[in-house]
Amino acid sequence: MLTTTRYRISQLAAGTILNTQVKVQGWVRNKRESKNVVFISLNDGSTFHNLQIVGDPDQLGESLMRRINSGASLTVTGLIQASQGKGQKVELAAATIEVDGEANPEIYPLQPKKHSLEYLREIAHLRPRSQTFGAVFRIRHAMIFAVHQFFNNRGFYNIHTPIITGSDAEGAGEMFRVSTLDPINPPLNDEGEIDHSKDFFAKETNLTVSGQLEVEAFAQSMGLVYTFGPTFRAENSNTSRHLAEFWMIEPEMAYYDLKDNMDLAEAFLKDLVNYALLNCQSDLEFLNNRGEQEEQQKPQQQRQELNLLERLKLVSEHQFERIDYTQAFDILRNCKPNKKKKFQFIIEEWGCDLQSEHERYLVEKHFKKPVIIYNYPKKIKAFYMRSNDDDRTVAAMDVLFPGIGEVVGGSQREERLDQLSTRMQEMGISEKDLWWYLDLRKFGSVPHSGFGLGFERLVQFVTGMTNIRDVIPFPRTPGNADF
RNA sequence: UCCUCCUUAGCUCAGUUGGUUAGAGCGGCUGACUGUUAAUCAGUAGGUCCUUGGUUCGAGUCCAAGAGGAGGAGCCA
Repeated sequence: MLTTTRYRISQLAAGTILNTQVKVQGWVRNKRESKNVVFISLNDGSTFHNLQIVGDPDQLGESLMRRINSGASLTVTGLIQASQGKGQKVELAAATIEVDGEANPEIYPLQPKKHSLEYLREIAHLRPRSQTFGAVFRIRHAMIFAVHQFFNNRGFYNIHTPIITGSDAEGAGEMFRVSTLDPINPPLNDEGEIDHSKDFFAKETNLTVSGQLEVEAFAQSMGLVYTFGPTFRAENSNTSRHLAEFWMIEPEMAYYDLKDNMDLAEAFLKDLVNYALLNCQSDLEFLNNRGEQEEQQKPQQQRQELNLLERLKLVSEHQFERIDYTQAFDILRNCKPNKKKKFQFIIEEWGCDLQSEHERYLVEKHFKKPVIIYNYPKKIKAFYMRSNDDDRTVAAMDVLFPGIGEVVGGSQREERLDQLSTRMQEMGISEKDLWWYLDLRKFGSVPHSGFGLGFERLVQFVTGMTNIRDVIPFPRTPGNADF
């Protein structure tokens, strides 16, 4: 039996395949019908572009026509040919149409019109069928692929660090408990506390907040490594850039100092943005136009100076500004908004933490491009960061992007056993629990560095989506774990 | 967790000082139409005004509590 070759719409949209019998399968975006001709916009997710199906209503029959509605799934065969109309290169002259799954137009939640992102969030199982989310998730995939390609090309190994862990990487941050104990009648110890020795792992365990400590063991053996996995934070954060479950990329490099670390972070971010510019053109153009329309709804003051494509090119074509904390502090202390007390937090004393408003000022107003701040005061940073010779700063660095703030946070790690041990005591971190981490400093310790990149924040930047909940398939936030 | 704002038709919203029968656009449905592009034109259906309680002769409108959402802050990635 002769079967027609099945194509994905991405293969046909280019217009190089013509006058060929093809089969396509996908979901109806829209149907436009008149007496003698019907047009169906079909999308199969392979590309932003829809394929225009052209049919003769009489030949297809009234009962079939009734079943073809927005959201229905179709298998269509026919001749692919140059389009008679404008707006698309090719169209498919339908010989046969089969309705695989109907979608009752009276109750199908996605209408052929613009929907708000808030509404689409409520129908997260259907939103990937919309133009915006199709574009976002194709780009998300491209970024995942580009991450692995970048590291593979540079000789890095991908390490899967554990998701269930017994250690708290930074001594801070609320964690999700993992337990199989009876929640109503848990076994108790002599002090009346929950007896975790009876639990599944015979100790208290949580979902990971970072794979860094574990991946350091692999950096100290395989040299160049990275993790790319899910991360969980039980913080009660309700913002457009926090999730309770998100994906993080954490490279860790033996024999890298802080400068090597910054060089890698900058090259990495540029590579990812370039990959998107080269490989996601039609999706980016759509999101760019979408973003510009959104901007026009806003009052002049709140509008962004650059559109999405300009912001991406800004990152890919310009060197990131690099300043140390002390320089950043001086700029901020002497800047107009600080002197006129426009900041909510006035910059006065060296050593204070930089707030969002300060970071935004440096990135968006002062330098107008990505900024890396390094050598932060010791007392505002984590225990594992390497002490500098001045004894008041550590070799930490943050990469700040316009619009989303901190996209990368990293440091050179403290490789000297004595210094690390002292820091842990000062900060009340248990040396007993992290015996193995200290072991890495006892046996063949080497200088090493690494950083963490919040993957969703990167996707936010590349797609221009302003809410992080719109760049992950099914967002988990406080009070929300639907789907 | 804190501050501000919002919740009215399937969706996006309007609704005057508290006053009779709560509106529009889009979407749906019906019909018309010479190839359309979120087609166009005509007609039509569609409401627990977020919930509970209160004030009042009378509440979509005022008050209180709660729920849900958005923006900002903190925590961070």
